Amino acid sequence: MSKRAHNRDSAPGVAPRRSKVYPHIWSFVARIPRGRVATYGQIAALAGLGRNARQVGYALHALPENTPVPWQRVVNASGGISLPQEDGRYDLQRSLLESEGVVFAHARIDLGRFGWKPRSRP
DNA sequence: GCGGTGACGGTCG
DNA sequence: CCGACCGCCACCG
Repeated sequence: MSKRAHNRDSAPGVAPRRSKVYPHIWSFVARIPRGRVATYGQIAALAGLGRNARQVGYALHALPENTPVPWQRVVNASGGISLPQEDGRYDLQRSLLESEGVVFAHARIDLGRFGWKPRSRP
């Protein structure tokens, strides 16, 4: 096989919408376990984007409605949902998280309890 | 090629 | 505690 198919997307079953870095970001979002949440900045750091957490927000906004990517598990550094409440996805995100066992207190999630701690080495 | 924009984050008052 | 501001940088017109 001279040419091995370069894997274009790391995210399974997801077609790229615009950028090629989006699937890369999505692949990290897909690693967040059920019942846990990660912050935009956390995903940005894991994806090698440095502190450009905004790009993570961009990538999630570009997701199609019926995506396998668990976008609901990404919240802001305050443990809150970054979407405006007028956006229907606000309630959707909250409902999805609560159905996973994530508890909201005053519109916020306790990141100490539900925050995802990826591969922290001892 | 340039300028405005944004599902953010950290700092300041 | 909370709102306002600035910094960051890829994407879009």
